[in-house]
Amino acid sequence: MEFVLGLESPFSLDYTLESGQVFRWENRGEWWYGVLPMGVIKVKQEADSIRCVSSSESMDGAFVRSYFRLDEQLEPILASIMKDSTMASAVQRFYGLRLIRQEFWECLASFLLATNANIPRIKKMVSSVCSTFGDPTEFEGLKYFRFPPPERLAEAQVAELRECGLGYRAPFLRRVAESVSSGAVDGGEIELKNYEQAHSALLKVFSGEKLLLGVGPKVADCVLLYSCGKDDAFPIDVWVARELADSYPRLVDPSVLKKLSREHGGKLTYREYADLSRAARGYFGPYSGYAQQYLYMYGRVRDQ
DNA sequence: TAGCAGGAAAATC
DNA sequence: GATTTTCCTGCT
Repeated sequence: MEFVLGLESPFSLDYTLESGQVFRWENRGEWWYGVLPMGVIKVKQEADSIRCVSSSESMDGAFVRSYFRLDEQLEPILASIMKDSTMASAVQRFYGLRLIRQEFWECLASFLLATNANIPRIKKMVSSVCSTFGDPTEFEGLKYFRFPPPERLAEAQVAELRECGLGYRAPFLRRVAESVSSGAVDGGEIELKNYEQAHSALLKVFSGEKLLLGVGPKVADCVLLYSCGKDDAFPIDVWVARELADSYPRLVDPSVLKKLSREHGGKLTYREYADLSRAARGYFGPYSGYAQQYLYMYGRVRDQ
């Protein structure tokens, strides 16, 4: 079905889809093509609206509005995070960038694969898992593969997953698929908790039991922010860590600051990550996740 | 708690 | 063409 959505609040389709939140969108000409759990959709930004063509009736205006969170007013959110000149520049540079509301399982699995990889590589791994295990679907005469359900990957051979180029991530993905498939990990339950509770629930670090192998604090924060509605989550990857060290040194512990300088390129320990995340969340407030997303994009263009 | 391996592709030199 | 980096986590 085809439809047009009017935009009442700032939105940049390009910045949003290029900001590393999602891995199943592809830019072809003036359209963005996305493979989502319900089917395939293409979207194009126009003057004061976005035009959409989707493969199923269930992907309608209400769905797209909810997916891109277009009912929420962006200005007050941005106003709340612009506490200094760095964030003001980042917001100005990527004005209209929004957080997307993703499906829990696909988000968790995708960011599990994201360790030690760059975005093109992550897209390749996800795409390979989909074409190997996902259900085919057709759109405009072309074949696409949906992201496989957790049950499907729970019964996959680790060797088959490895063939998708996942390397050491293969056994992790299978374990996580089992956990989600069995209901041991439930996105809906996590959504009801506050950030702190949700984060530790996802990590299952209590009693030293690691249910979700391959999911550390950073991946957990990505999942909470992108799929569980925790706008105050603040994932810290290498880019955000550098940007914090460069532009927000007072939020960073001196010893960690030294560690993060370009020469050392050190990695954060679990405790250092927790401390830095808490400091950033305290500073930026309830919409820290938006601050993180703008900072990520800003850090990447500044480095080039 | 610090150090290291893990795997492969992209970015950089 | 070789080296470094890449939206990190688990194990020792």
